Amino acid sequence: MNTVKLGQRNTRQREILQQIFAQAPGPLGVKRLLDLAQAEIGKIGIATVYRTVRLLEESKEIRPVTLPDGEIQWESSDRGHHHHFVCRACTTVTDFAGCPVHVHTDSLPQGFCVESHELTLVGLCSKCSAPASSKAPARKGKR
Amino acid sequence: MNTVKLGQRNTRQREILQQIFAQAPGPLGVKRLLDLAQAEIGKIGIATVYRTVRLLEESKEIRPVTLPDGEIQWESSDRGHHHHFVCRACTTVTDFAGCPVHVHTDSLPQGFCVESHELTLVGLCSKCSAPASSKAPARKGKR
DNA sequence: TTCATTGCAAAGTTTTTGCATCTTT
DNA sequence: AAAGATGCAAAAACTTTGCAATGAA
Repeated sequence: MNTVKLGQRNTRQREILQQIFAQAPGPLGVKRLLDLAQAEIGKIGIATVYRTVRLLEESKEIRPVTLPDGEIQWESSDRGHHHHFVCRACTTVTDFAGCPVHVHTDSLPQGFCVESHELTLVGLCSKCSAPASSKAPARKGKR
Repeated sequence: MNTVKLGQRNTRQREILQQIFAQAPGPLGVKRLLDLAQAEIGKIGIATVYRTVRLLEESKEIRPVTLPDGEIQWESSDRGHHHHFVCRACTTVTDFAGCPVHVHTDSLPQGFCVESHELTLVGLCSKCSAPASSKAPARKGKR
C-alpha cells in the first residue's frame, strides 16, 4: 500500500512523508509532519508539507481527522473504521478501535441521508487520569 | 434564560448577539453572526463578535461546535444533549435529537476516562438529496 | 465621572500562491 | 530537454490586540 502513484514524480520529500504516515501510531498535524520530515531530510519547507498532504488526501492515501478544537490532522487510510480519543489535558490523540455508533435513521428528519460519521471521545488518557501527576491542561497555539 | 450576567455592562451589541443565539435553529459561525447582527444594528465590528463569543462561551451561555472541516461555530447551551448533521452539499448544519452513541468503556485502553463525546453525521440533507436539484457542493473560504 | 466596551487599524497566525530553481524521467 | 516539484517569500485569510473614543451605570 506504499509507493502509490500520485502527482507524477517520486521525490525524496514525498517519500519521507508517506513513510511517516505509514509508521505513525495516530493522526499528525502540519507542524508535527514538518518536524518529523525535517529530522529525516534537511531541506523541506512548510509549503511542500501542505501541498503533499493535499495530494495524499486527494489520492485517498490519507484522510483528515478534525479535532474538537478545530485542528485538522491526517492519518493513513489503511486503518479500518475507527474513531479517536482526545485527552483534554495533554491533547494526545489515541486511536479507538470499537465503533459505538448505531445510527437510527428514524431519528433524523425525513429525506436525510447519512453517508458517514465522525466520533470523538474526550476525556483523560491513562497518563493524565493517574491520580499522582495532575498536570495543568495546556492549549496549543490555535484558538 | 436571557439577560445573563457576563462582562459588566449591558450593551446593544451584546444583547443582539444573545438574542441571535436564543433564536437560532442551529450553530452559527463568526461570519454568520456578524451578518445577522449587522442586519439588526448598523454598527458592530468583527472584533466585537469575537470578543462577545468568547465571553458567552466562558459564561457557558453558548458552547462551541466543531464541524468536520475544522470550522468552529457556537450554539446556545440550553439545548439538551444532541448532535449535528452536516450536509456535504450545502454545508448546512442541522440539530439531531437522538444520541446513537453507546460507549463501551471496555473497548478503550486501560485507564482512559471518557468525559464527553462529539458526534457528527455527514451526508445529504433532504433538500440536497432530492433527485431533482443536484447543485454542486461548494466549499466556503476556509481550507 | 468612571471604566467596561466598542470600532478601527495594526499585528499575529496559519495556509495558499507566484516564481525562479532544482530534479525526476 | 521537458515538465513536475521544491523552497522562499509574498499574499491571503482569519484572529487577536492596542488604543482612543463611546456609552452604561
